[in-house]
Amino acid sequence: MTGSERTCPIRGDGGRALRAVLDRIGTRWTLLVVATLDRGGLRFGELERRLPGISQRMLTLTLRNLERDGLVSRTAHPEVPPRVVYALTATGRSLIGPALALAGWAAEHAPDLEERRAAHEARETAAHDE
Amino acid sequence: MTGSERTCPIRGDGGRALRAVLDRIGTRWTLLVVATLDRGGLRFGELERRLPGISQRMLTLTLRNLERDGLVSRTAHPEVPPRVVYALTATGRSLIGPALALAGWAAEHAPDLEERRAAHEARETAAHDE
DNA sequence: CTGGATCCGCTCTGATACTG
DNA sequence: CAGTATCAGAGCGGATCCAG
Repeated sequence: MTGSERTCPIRGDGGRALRAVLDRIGTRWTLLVVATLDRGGLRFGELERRLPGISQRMLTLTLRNLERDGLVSRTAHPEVPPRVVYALTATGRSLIGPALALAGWAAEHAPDLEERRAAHEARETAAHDE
Repeated sequence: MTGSERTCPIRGDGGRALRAVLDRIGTRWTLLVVATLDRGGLRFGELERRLPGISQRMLTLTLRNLERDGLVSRTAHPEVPPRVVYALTATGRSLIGPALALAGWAAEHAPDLEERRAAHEARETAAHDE
């Protein structure tokens, strides 16, 4: 739109913008949380149940980071017992597209990667044993 | 292709495939290296010069991982001094598409994220000072 | 020129226990 | 129910020196 799109978005600014994003979505749970919230807002406990293996600590930290970056909104209802609902913001939803592209690639090539990696390690082990 | 794409690729298998990929491209230099190799094979020194700030160690490790996963090919010419050329494989090139999608999102929203984060931190600091 | 080896610090992550 | 606090472990990433 600005007419200056000829630089690669990946290397554009030396990768700083991309780095900033990867530092967030690169963490173990971020994308899973975002994907889980895709269908609508959820409570803390709901999220915890839908993310097998996550600890309260990591769920809290992940949500805090997402909230800080404006990808997730937090709504606390002043009741007892407390009820807090997390939901994606417009920005948060906009991340799902690119994330899906990456996830698609992952689903398609993950078996390949593991295969190659296994083969590679086997080769190295053999070379070592010999 | 297979007709069984109704599960979300992100949460599909609990995120294992996606995790496997993020564990690789989530590292600081992987995507930068891939992007730098996009226009053709390069020598080790070339890559080092085109990736300001990377250390020899991390360049070596990154290339080794990419090679192990079959995303990058390594061609050593038995000369003196040594000459080693790294290039993207077909699989490696196929990663550029999704990566570009993510980078595009990053370029578009990174300023937003930093802004929000700054605002958030300012708010917290103020609350602390008071 | 291309890398291997080592030391070191930082952050991510998880388990556990405690609070409003 | 929804977090916070603390402790400990593991891995990434960087700087530096050395070798083929």
